[in-house]
Amino acid sequence: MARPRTPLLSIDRIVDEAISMAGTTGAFTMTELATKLGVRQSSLYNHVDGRDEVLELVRQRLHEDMGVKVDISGRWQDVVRAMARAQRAALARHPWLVPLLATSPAEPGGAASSVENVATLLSKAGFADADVLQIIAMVDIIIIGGSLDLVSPEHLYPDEVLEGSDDLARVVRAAPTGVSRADAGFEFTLDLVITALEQRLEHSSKRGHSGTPHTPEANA
Amino acid sequence: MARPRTPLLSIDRIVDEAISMAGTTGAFTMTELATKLGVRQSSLYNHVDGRDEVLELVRQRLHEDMGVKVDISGRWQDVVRAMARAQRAALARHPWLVPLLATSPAEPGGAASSVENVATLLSKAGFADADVLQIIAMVDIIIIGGSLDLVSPEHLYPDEVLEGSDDLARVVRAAPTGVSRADAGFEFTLDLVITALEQRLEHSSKRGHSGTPHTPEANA
DNA sequence: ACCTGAACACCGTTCAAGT
DNA sequence: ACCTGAACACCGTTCAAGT
Repeated sequence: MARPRTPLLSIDRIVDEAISMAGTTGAFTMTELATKLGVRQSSLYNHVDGRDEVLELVRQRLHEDMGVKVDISGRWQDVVRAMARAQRAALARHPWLVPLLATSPAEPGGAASSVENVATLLSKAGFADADVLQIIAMVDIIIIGGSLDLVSPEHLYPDEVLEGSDDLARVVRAAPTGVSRADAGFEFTLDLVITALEQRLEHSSKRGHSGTPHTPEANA
Repeated sequence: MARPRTPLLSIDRIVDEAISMAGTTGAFTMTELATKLGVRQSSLYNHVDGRDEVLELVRQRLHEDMGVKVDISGRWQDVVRAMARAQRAALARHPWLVPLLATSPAEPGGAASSVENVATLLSKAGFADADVLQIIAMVDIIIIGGSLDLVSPEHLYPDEVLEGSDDLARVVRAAPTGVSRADAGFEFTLDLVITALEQRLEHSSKRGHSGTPHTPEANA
C-alpha cells in the first residue's frame, strides 16, 4: 500500500473537496480533507505545499467560476444586470468563501475578463472614462455586499426590534426575511443604480460630453 | 502567585486585546492573547467560556461601535450619507473583522438603533413603506461592500490587465489605486444612489397625492 | 473568585521508509 | 512519483491545586 499504480489524489480532487467542505461549513482541516478523500493527511503534502496553498487554490478556482460568460451584444443595462446577477449567483453558491474572494485580486481570464468586456461596452455606450471604472467598482461593491448578505442569519434584526411599534418595526414586519429578503435588496439596488446610470448618461450627453456631472456637495 | 488580590484580567481587557490582534492580522490565538495580557492561557477561561465566546464578544463590541450617533435633524439625504460614511469608517478601522460583522445580526442599541432613526426619517420624507426597508438594505450592502473593498490588495487588477491597450487598461491606469480608489468607489456609489432616491421620491409624490414633499418638517 | 502548571486531544507539517 | 506511519510543535480546553 505504498505508492499506488495510479495516484489516489490530484490537485483537482483536493480543491474540489476543500471547496465543498469550506463552502458549507466555512472551515476545513487537512485531517478532514484527507479522510474525505480516503487518504492519510501526510499524503496531501505530495500534491500541495500546505493548507495555505489549498486555500489559495480554492480562491483561484472561485475566481475562475466568476468569469461568467455574458452575452455582451445587448444593451449595456442588460449586460451589467446579467453580469451582476451571474457573479452574485456564483458567489452565493459558496457564501462562506465570499470574504476570501473579496479580499483577493481579480485573476486574468477569470472575473477580470468579464470586467474588460463591460468596460468596453460602457465606453461605447458613452460613459466618461472617469466614470467607467467607478461604475465597475460600484457594481463590485453591490455584488460583494449583496453576496455577504446571503450569509446573514435569517433574522437580520433582533426580535426586540420587531416587537416595537415604530416605523422600523412596522416596515420590517411587512418585509420578507432570509434569502428572499437578500434577493429583494439586491435587485432593488441593481434597479436603482441602473436607472441612475441611465439618467447620468442622458444628462452628460445633453450637456455635450463627458465630465463629472452633478454631485451636490463637495465637502473639503 | 495564585489568586491576585486584584484581578489581572477582565472581559473588557480580553476583548480589547482580541480586537487589536484580530483587527490587524485577521487572526488571534488564545496563547498569543494570554501572552499579550501577561498571563497564562488557562487564566482566560476564568473570564470567558472559550475562543468562540471571545469572538462573539468582539462581534458585539464592533456592533456597538457602529451605533454611531448621527444628527437626524437634517435632510434625509445628508443623514443617510453621514450614517453610511460613519459606519463604513467604523468598519474600516478593523477591516479584517468586516466578514465577521457582516454575517451576524444587528444588536439592539448598536447599529439597530441608528437604523430605527433612519427608518423614521425616510418614512417622514415620504418614502413608501415597501421602499424604506429596501433602502436600508441597500445602504447596508453599500457599506459592507465598500468596507470589504478596503481589505482588497493595493492592486485590484493584475499587472497583465494594466499593460493591455483596451478600454479597461486605459481606464484603470487613469484611476487611483488603494484606499483612495476604494473611497472614490464608495463615494461615487453613495452619490449615485442618493440622487436616484431623490428622483424616485419626486416621481412617487407626483403620481400620488400632491402633498408631502421632501421637506424635513413633513408629518405623516 | 482567580491564577498556575500539568495534562489531553487535535491539527498542521516533516520525514524516513516502502513501492 | 506517491502513499504510509511515526514524530514534533502548536493550539484550545480541562482540571486539580493554590490563595
